[in-house]
This record gives sequence, C-alpha cells and structure tokens, in this order.
Amino acid sequence: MDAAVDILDRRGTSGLTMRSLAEGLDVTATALYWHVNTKEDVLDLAFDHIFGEVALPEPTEWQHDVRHLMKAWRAVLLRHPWAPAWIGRPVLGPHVLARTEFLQSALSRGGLTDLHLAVTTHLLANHVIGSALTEATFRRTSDPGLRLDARRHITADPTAFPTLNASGHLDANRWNDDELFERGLDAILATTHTKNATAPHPNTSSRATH
Amino acid sequence: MDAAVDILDRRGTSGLTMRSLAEGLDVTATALYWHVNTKEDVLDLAFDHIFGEVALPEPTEWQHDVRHLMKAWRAVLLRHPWAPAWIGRPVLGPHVLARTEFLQSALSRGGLTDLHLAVTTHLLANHVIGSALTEATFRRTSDPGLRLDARRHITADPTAFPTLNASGHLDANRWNDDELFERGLDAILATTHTKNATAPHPNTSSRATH
DNA sequence: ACCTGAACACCGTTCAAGT
DNA sequence: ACCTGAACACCGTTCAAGT
Repeated sequence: MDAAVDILDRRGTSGLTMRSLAEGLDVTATALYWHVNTKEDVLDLAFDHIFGEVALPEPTEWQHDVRHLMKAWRAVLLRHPWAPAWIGRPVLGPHVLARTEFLQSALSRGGLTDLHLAVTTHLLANHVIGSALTEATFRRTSDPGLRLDARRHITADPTAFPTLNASGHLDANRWNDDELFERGLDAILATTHTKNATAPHPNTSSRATH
Repeated sequence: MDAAVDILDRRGTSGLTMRSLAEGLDVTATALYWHVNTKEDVLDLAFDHIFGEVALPEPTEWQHDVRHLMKAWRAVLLRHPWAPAWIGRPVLGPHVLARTEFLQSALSRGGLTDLHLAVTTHLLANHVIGSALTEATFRRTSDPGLRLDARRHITADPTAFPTLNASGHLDANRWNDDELFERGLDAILATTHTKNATAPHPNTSSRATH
C-alpha cells in the first residue's frame, strides 16, 4: 500500500499500473494477482489506506470535533490529489467507516437525531467530496490555462454572463479556496442550531426527481 | 456526441473506446483523431453535451429557480451515471457555464452578494456533485453486495460503530436518497435567510488547513 | 504459500498514404 | 478536408509451471 500510494502521489492514477507497482516491489506484475483480484482492488485499498492518516483525537466539544475532522479529511484528499476522483467507487473500507462514526457521533452529541442527523451527515460529506474533487482537479491538471480559458470565456461575453462577471466566478484571486470551504462548513453547522432548518418547502415533493 | 453519450450510457466509461466509438460512426478509430486530440477530449465534450439537457426556464421566484435547476442538474447526472465520476476533470464547457450563470443570477436576486454569494454557490455545487457521485457509484457498481457488506461490517460490530448503528447509516431502507438531497437543499437555502450565517466561528482560522 | 514466464486480447496514438 | 491501414508501445489479466 505504501508503494502504491507513493506511485499515485507522484504519477497519478494513470501512472499506477500493475507493472509499475510490481517494479516498486521488486516482483513481477503477475505476482500481484496472488494478493489481489484486480487493479481496482489496489486502488480501493490505497484509498482506504490514506484515511489512516486522518487522526482520531479524543472527543471534546462536538462542534470542535466536527470542524477538526472535516479539515483533516479535506487535507488528506488534497495531499493525495488522485484520491477525490476515486470516490467514483464505493469506498467503504474500515478506516473510512471509523472516521464516519467519529463524525456522526459528534453530531449526535450536538443533539441531532433521525432525519436531521442523516441530512447533516450527507451535507458535510458532500461538502468535502465536492470541494476536494473540484480543487484537486485544477491542482492536478498540469495545464493551468484551463481555468484561465474558462475565466476568459466568461469575461469575453459580459452580456451572456453578467452575474458570473460581477461575482468574479472562477477568479482565483478573488476568493481563497480554504476560506470558501470553511465558510461553507460554518453555514452547515449553523443549520444545526435553527430548529426545523430542514423543514420542507411548501411546494416541494421529495419524489419529483424521478 | 450523441453516439458517444449512447455508448457511455450503455457500457460505461470503460466501455467507450476509440474503436467502439468509431464503429458506431462507421469509420476507423484513427479517423477520430482528425476531429479530436485525445480520448479525454471526447469525454469532456460528452460531459458538456449532456448539460444541454438541463433546460433553462424563464426566471421566476428566485428560490423556485434554484430548486428547479438543482433538481434538473441532479437528474441529468443520475440519468448518465458515468458523468459524476468525470467531474475529476475540469468541466467548464459552454453548457455548464450557462447553467452556473442561471443559478448564481437567481441567488443574487435573492440578495446574496460577495463572499456570501460565493459560499452558497459552492455549497450548492458541492451538494449536487457529492450526492450524485455517491449515488451513481452505488447505482453503477453492478455488485449490490458492496453496500450490504459495509452495512454488515457496521452491524457486526455495534461497539465500534454505535452511532452508525443507531442512525441506520448506509441502511437503504431507512432514508430515501431523493429526500436526503432535497432536505439538504432546504438546509442550504435556509442559511440564505439568516444574516451572518457564514460568520466565522470564534477560534477558526481560515488558513489552518495548509 | 508465493512467485515467474510466456502469452492473449485489447488499448490509445502516430504517421504515411490515400481521395 | 477527411478518412484508411499498418504499426508501436503499452495495458490488465490468465495460466501453467516453478520453488
């Protein structure tokens, strides 16, 4: 796993091949199939492996615990930029589950139960996943011109994108990613105070989508 | 693009090869390289292509517009289960940008500006991306036992996962994905009412992560 | 129990050549 | 301007065989 993570960090997902991993371990590529069924298994294991880096401290004040874990979670995903994109696989290894337990236990100490608890858990998970995926994408893509291209596409046609122009969307100099993440975190935690924050909107059916 | 999306829907990301796409178009695989530089280009184009399916209605009441777009966005991603995982690429085609403009314009009609506007935009985007990615993953993985395995892993050791057991985490029968998504949406929209919902927590530094 | 060697089917991509 | 054909380097994976 250390060897696999090392290759992934240095050469990305496409850089990890059964042959390159085998070389790092001084064996033949085919030898790996004794320990693993498929290449996807290697990546699944590597993903759960890096979550071991997220330390689980002694529980203290619940909001502090939630913030602490969320930031550590995010840091790990950004330290291994190949990781967020791999969430397109069911990643439910023991390390991941242990961290989820820690998070949800903090939330329930905060008084959340049932639907409210489930919604907040998902909201938090989606926030780390979504932001880490987006950021890692731009960090990983060697071509920094892509963000600039899109930004130019926006500024080039102010009448088509009035709001995006006014708000400075995709303008890297305007808002800092860390700050956007933490303010989002603040907002989610704020919904845990207001009773009935998750009460349905009058004309909203929970089945409308499908 | 229609041919590419068709293959992707039926056979997934790994099912789309330059040769299979060429076959669908009755040309040689090498012919595609006249129109496109790399296979990744094909997927980038296909991704932006399906966002054309998200209709942009006439703007009405701003909260209604936000809900409408978010649900349509989510529906598209789930209709094409290969799509969420592809967000690990910078996806900033014209269709995607037009939808983002629509969303942010609704939010600013709701009175959001500056940092508050940026935070809410990211929160909403992360919510669709995160939830669609997670759901599509389980929907796409032919093996339904994975979720069950993890669920069993939780229930098998109640002392290690007391909260996850009590809350029914990963229990598909307990909460419905559509409902979790919409309640999350409700919660995010609720933060737009409270002034200073994004005010920083006392002992929070926005630079702590790196 | 764990590893090697040879082999298979299949990739993305290049490039010279055709029309 | 657009497509073909042959070819290259490189995949993941299988399987019989070794120790």
